[in-house]
Amino acid sequence: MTGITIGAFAKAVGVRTDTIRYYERDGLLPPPARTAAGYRLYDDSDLERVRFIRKAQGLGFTLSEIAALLALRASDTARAADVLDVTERKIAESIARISELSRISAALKQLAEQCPVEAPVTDCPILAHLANTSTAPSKV
Amino acid sequence: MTGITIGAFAKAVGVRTDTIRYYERDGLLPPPARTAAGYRLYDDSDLERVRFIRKAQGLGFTLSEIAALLALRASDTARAADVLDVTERKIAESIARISELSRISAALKQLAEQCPVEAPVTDCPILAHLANTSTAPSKV
DNA sequence: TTGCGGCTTGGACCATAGTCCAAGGTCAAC
DNA sequence: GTTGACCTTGGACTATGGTCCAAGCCGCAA
Repeated sequence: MTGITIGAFAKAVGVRTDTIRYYERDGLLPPPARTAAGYRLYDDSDLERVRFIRKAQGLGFTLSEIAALLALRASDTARAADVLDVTERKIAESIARISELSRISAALKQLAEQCPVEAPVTDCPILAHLANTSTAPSKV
Repeated sequence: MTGITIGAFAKAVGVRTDTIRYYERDGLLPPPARTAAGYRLYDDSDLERVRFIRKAQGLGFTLSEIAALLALRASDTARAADVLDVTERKIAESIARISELSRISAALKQLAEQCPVEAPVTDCPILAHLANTSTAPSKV
């Protein structure tokens, strides 16, 4: 019976034990081996798997996208193009979000510049802008 | 007893009736007048208020930030600088998020370019990168 | 053998911004 | 006088990624 229990494992990958159990519930980690007493036992492949997950999160993938990537990796019929699809969707998503945020920060900066700091709020161009009937709201 | 009931009101501002009730529960809208039968009645000031909310959402503010903005607007001691503070925090947040997303999309693009489309997944540089022990994960 | 830390489970809870539902009251039209 | 559209309430549910909790084992050391 080799492997380490959940506390040491979680520490090794830098997450909480709850997170490990959560990944298991969520299907991201396979049901681990158990000791006679029922303690979960993790090995190097689990270690690698959690590191994969954290790294993918760092690249903006959601857990369900990561599950898809892990499934592709495990498949013997999948092609690199399948992974590329997932990646390109994420790229497109990031770019769309960047342009949305650029629009927002540009608009806010413009309003912020006009703001007469010492004036009472009634003179605030930011509030005036928000109160203005023009300019469309957006589906956020 | 003037005013319109929730259905017409919601339609006028382009949201669902549930959303209007939700805003009320959340403190964004004041408890409205009621008909004898208990129906909510909305007037022009409510209309303006919901439009303010939707517009602020379009600028990336969360509902609790919007509640703060509305409180500032209603205050007779607040200064324009107070609104500016909220705005500048949002700008900083947007910029931080943009740079995070730029990092992500740049990394993904670089990986995507190296991807040999017809190869089996075992040759996929994207998966190889994620499986690689180097490169730090990030707290997302 | 007692104590302490670590492990087990199921389930509740966090924030965000709603959405949906059931059971029942209201109102205008036909 | 009944149909159908609208309104009321409280509460549950959605997705996301965990976090926390209670009650109860397990294992090792003093």
